[in-house]
Amino acid sequence: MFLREEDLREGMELLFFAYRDFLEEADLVLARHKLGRAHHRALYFIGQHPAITVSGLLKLLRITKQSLSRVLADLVALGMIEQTPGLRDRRQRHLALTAKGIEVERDLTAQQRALLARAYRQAGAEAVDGFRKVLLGLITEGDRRALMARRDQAAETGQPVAARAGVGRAGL
Amino acid sequence: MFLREEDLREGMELLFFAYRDFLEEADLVLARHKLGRAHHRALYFIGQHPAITVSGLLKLLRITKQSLSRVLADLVALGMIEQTPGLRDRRQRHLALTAKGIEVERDLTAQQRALLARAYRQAGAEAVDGFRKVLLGLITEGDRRALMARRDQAAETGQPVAARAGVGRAGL
DNA sequence: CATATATGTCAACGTGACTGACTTAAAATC
DNA sequence: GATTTTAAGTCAGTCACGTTGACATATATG
Repeated sequence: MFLREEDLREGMELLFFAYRDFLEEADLVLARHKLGRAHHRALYFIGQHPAITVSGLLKLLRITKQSLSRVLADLVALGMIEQTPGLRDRRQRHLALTAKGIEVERDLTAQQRALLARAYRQAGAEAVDGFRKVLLGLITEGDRRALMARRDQAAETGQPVAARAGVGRAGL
Repeated sequence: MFLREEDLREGMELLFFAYRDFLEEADLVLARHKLGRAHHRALYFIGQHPAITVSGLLKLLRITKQSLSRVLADLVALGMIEQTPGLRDRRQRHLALTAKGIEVERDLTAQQRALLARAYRQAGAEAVDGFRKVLLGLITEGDRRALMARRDQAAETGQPVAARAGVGRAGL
């Protein structure tokens, strides 16, 4: 396989611009809700991993607990997430979206999902497969497990994770 | 084409994790050089667009001139970039990497290029094509032109842009 | 000559990350 | 049962990097 530096730099720029334009979709909605990107990330992952613990979320986001605690405090104050003590281990706080949290989360990703769906359709199923393969190759071992958790969870019940989480239902 | 919400969310997470892990490669080097991500971006794009003007760079980066000016001041002070007044329009400042700038830029992207090259090889040529197609579909009109400029420039001379810019030469 | 443009600068501010130190409650281990 | 580890939270200070707004200067353009 022929890999000129030029080709690699093109790939880097594709990632840069695509990621930026992808985030921009959500930024507009975030501004409406007076939330920041950090809130979006927290809402998203709590939605995808209902009953996740604080430390679990910390591992996904790879930020410090001091950073996360401010975000969670905001979201609790806004009535978007709920914390329930663990039954087995009462030190843990299990996080979940409230009805309002689910609504805001869907609102935040709606445009992003539409954009990605359009890109997927334009590119075709084979291209999507390549897209996934390359990105997966960029992801480090630790994060790859986070993604696999999604898939395993979906496999367990035969249901999409999102649907089980109460964030999905609509099916695009 | 079958697009479940679950599939779209997987794509979003792939982007999130891949982009984060990809940046992490450069962050380690940035820390060694005591530079931030903003410096990296400036060095990169100046390297790819030699003699770019300040306003040209502003359009690529989509930040304010106040933000950029601090970064450029740092890079000038560190001897990594040079500013030369425009000949045709003497208000303009054309930016270019110095020898030191080229060296640092190569150092910053070396690991990233290696990682992307590995991902490309593992995934195969067809997958790379799909990767490019999907990302291009995520990119907005304005940014798409920035990317096309790369390609057109390369086509003009039959040489990779990077090589003409003095940043490329090595070929992967 | 008047106006628009390219660049730079001063000041203030916001977000979201960081380190470091310390607390509390509960679980786990010796 | 006492000790240690773990999960979570808090207080305080800092930093990188983006923002808005106001203004200054040189040069180009009508």
